[in-house]
Amino acid sequence: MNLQTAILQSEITPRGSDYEIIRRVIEKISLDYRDQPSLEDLARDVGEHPATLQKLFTRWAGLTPKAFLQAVTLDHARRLLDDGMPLLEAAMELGMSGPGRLHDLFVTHEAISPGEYKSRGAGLEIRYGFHVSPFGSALIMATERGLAGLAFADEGGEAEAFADMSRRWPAATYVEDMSATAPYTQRIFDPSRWKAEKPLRVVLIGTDFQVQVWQALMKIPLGRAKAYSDIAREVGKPKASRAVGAAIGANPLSFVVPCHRAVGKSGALTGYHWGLTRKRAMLGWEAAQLERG
DNA sequence: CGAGTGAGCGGAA
DNA sequence: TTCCGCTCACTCG
Repeated sequence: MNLQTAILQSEITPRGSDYEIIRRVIEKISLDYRDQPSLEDLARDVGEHPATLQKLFTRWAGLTPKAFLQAVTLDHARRLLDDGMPLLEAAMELGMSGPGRLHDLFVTHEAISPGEYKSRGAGLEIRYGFHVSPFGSALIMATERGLAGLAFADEGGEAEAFADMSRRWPAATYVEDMSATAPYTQRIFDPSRWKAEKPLRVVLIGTDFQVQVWQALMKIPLGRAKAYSDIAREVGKPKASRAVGAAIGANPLSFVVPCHRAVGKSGALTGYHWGLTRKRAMLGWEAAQLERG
């Protein structure tokens, strides 16, 4: 393949394949982030040309690989936590949430009624579809009242992701309907479409405690993080940090309810239902959204 | 630092 | 009731 073909090919590569390489880069970085690998090192390790990698990062997140490297280290996660700036101020500074808003995706939500919850989704019709996203294949689930589920799958993991999600509401009816779910994808993964005037409608299906925890997550601004123990304190159960972790793990709306912004007290990324690598990718991607303003 | 441990709490079976 | 978890603080080496 000559140079021109190579360039052409990288330009027409759909965004969906970007994440596969990003994933490999992040995995590599997680292994030896201590010695700050150069772009050249990383490119060699994942079998790509440095220029290709450079281009890919720009397209994926709008930032340089160097900035991205910094964004996925432990050090950075720690900084998200403890620069002491009150969250509300931080949010204002980003030109985002005032007190009346839930979070930067401009979500309005309603919790589902106890009856509906206990019936495990009986009578609920859920439309679903898989779509390309910056974090791999995204499974979107929606009821007529709004977005109800968002999950991720690595290549070939679609069936597993669907099983995982449909287990949560076993009695619901599932209808594959990509035309119904596609608009959600566009909206969710494009920050320029996060507009207060047209809030994303979301249904939160969970227990009181879980919904409280998820609401606390939605108050964390883009590009920042909170410790599980801080969230525990915030919902009035200061000793329940582990229960908070469990509730966060049960969040059916990955990314929209930003469970990736919860980290351990030390700044370490302790866990993520859809894979730690994906959590790192999300934090790195968010850091990039901030940097390009 | 790194590994091990027990308290602590909510949810599901 | 029993068991499990996206925790934490504390203990040793």
